[in-house]
Amino acid sequence: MTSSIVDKGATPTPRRPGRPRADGASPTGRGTESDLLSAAARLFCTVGYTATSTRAIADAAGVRQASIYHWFGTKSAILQRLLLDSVEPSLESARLLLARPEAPAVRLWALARLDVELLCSGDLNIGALYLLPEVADDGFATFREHREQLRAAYGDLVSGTVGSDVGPDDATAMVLTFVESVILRRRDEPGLDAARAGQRYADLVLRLLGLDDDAVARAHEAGSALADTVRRKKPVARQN
Amino acid sequence: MTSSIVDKGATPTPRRPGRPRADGASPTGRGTESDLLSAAARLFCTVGYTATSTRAIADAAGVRQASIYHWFGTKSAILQRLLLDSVEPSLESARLLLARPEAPAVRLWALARLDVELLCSGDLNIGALYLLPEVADDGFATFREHREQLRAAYGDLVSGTVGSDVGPDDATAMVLTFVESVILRRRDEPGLDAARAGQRYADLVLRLLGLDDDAVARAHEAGSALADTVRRKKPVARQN
DNA sequence: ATTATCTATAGATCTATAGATAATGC
DNA sequence: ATTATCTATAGATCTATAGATAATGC
Repeated sequence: MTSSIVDKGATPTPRRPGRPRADGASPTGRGTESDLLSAAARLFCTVGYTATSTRAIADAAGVRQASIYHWFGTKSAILQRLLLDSVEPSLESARLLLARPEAPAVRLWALARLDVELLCSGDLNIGALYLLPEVADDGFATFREHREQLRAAYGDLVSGTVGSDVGPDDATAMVLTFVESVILRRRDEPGLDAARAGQRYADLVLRLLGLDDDAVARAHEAGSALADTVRRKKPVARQN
Repeated sequence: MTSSIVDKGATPTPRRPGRPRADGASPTGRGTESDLLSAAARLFCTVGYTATSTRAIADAAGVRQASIYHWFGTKSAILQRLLLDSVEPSLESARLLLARPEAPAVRLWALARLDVELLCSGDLNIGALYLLPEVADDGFATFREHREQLRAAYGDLVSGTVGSDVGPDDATAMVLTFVESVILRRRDEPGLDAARAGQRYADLVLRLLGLDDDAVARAHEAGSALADTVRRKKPVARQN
């Protein structure tokens, strides 16, 4: 009874058997795996993948270097996990939106907004992971396939939005890279407001596609409501 | 007499004294420093800075690892040089354009076009260097200052282009990151045509700022001519 | 017994330096 | 003599593995 009330906040990690840490407790309070993912995400985003040693990750997570290998087979597996965890929510939004009855422009507005918000949320510029040159390696093919699925979803909505005068492939690539460019924006401007940026970028996506101010305003109106609906249908994202 | 005709092509590197290479000749035909810069540029752009060893650079350049240090004091000095060499042409375009009498929208169109063309030219996605996390290090402060000057130039032209209703800082950041997003675009689409992309992005920069189709078309017309003029005033860029 | 940690280390790098060597220039 | 290369290597990493140890669970 009491516990069901107390449990409301962050789930306190159930204490599992095992030798205690040499110094300190879990920085995240969510166990070693979370500690490692958090530490690695921060380091990979700021100093890069190859420049981040397993020792640096372990130090930031409060464990010894070798303890990493109890949770991950290789250093690369950590980045793989971070990449997949970070596209997943975008892909989930995209799937929900593709099944909706609203006009393509409205759904595209909502998708762009949700994506930009995701890229701007949290205290880390998590999208910076996509910019790492190491992500081109074979080991990250699964991540790249997921991003390709996201591109396809954008493609569907973009095709439904623009007239056939614009090449739809060019338009799709343009929209996708424009949305991703918020990663570059956030690097220069760490305080960027997620909600504001989401709305602004979503408007501009439609403007890039040639919609006039009136059409953009209408999609903005309907898209906002749609984005809220979709957000409510999604499980709460885990914080690394 | 004959030599003045023969000399027209790439300048044959004057042979300087020194022990000959163990194997092969200069891959670029422009001497060891060029060989090293070329090799490093390609490797840094594809596999990244930290992931590229000095040995890998030397191998690709056709010299022994230690020979690098005759030309560059440190590995980081190579990246510094590549970064400065690659912003320089953009900065030069910006300076020339700031001194011109044309309307800001026309000059902004021309600047965007020239920048995008630069980022799309050559067989390397040289802009990928800007995305490297290592570039945030102190050692590259000079490069970042140069980029800040470029940002300021965009800021001047953007302020002259948009009405005061849009925040000029936001608009400038938006335009600059949009132009840079062609780096992301080119990663997914290596065959991107430089001239086409330059015109397309320049048009879209103005559309992002809220100009209507007519205004964009006029700036495109005048901006094309201006870009050509500016290009003719610039020294031919060195190929790394 | 099981689990999660630890200590210790092998083996493979990697950057940069020291100093030898093979050319040309004077 | 000067220059540009070479060979050899010091010293500092870095990733991953082997195996010991300190908890809990049964």
